[in-house]
Amino acid sequence: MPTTHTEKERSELHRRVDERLTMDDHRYTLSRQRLVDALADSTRPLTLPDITKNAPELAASSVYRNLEVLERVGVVSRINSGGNHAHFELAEPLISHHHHLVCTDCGGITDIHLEDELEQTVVEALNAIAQTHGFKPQDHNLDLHGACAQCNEHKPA
Amino acid sequence: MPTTHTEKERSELHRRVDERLTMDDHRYTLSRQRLVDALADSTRPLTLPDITKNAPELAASSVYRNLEVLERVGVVSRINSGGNHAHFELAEPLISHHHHLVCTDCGGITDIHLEDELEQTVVEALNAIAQTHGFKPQDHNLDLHGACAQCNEHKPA
DNA sequence: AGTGCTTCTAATAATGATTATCATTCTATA
DNA sequence: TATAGAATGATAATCATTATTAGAAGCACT
Repeated sequence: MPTTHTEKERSELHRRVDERLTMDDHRYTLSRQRLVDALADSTRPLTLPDITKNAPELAASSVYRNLEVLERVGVVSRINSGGNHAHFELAEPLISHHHHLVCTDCGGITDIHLEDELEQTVVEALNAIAQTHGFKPQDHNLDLHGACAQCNEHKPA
Repeated sequence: MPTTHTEKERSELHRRVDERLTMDDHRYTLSRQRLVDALADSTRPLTLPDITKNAPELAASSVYRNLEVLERVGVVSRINSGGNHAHFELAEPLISHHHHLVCTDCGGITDIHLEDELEQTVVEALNAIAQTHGFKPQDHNLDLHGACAQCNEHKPA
């Protein structure tokens, strides 16, 4: 269940990634394309083990380095949810703005979307608060922590 | 500028911490009280270096252990904001619900509060979404990422 | 106050995710 | 096709956090 479904969408994604990398004197190599594909093939943020499991031909050290490069050029964003491994997903200019359901038991993350109107209200409220602190807002994230359906089953209260 | 200002509030805090520790067969030792005081004396979440700087008599290994114990009994909560060090603050039953301004430059964190009405709306929306995923909600966090006033000054765009 | 039992402390070692290193390989372009 | 800059991937290094462990306190009971 890929985030970008059609071939056209996928090649458009690659075009945009290429653009951002090239703009910063980086190359969109095959292993970087594979990495982006791995992230795009998933509906949820992936850990490093997730990525190397899905694409075993990628060396862990290179994946880490490439995630860093891709993060710098705004293609990937990192989520620190508290588990052992950080999670990675495509950054928001490339996929739609969303939030997360974070399972405090298994560490899994699921993407969710807020209604546009509420989202807008929250953003405005945050910006207003930021202003009173001389804080220059860039981004926000809203996570709901709890127990996912799977972990609920395995752990009947 | 402590979170709990008066002596009465502070001793009430200690009483509540003691209660939670005792309930789980733990002792509220002097070093744990010092740790709680360090957290309560700050308006913002602290890293381990922050804590040991404010209370040099506390051994780092003990602070880590005690933070873990206090987290387990619901007195402390950990914030993974992506920097090198995790941040720690008193948990929400002990202080009022709030959110964070996270500086992506220096890693500093500032507490902020949303209007009750908006907060309520957000919580309801999140709970509704959680339900459609079979997700059992516990907590949420809403962070605004950006550049704090200090870092803005040092880095004129 | 003494005994036994459990928890706590804190120095030290171990863990493990992430980053850095570096020799080698690729790639674009002159 | 020569060359200069990037990328790769095996390996080593880093460093926050956790585990270990021997000794020190704390508590309940007599």
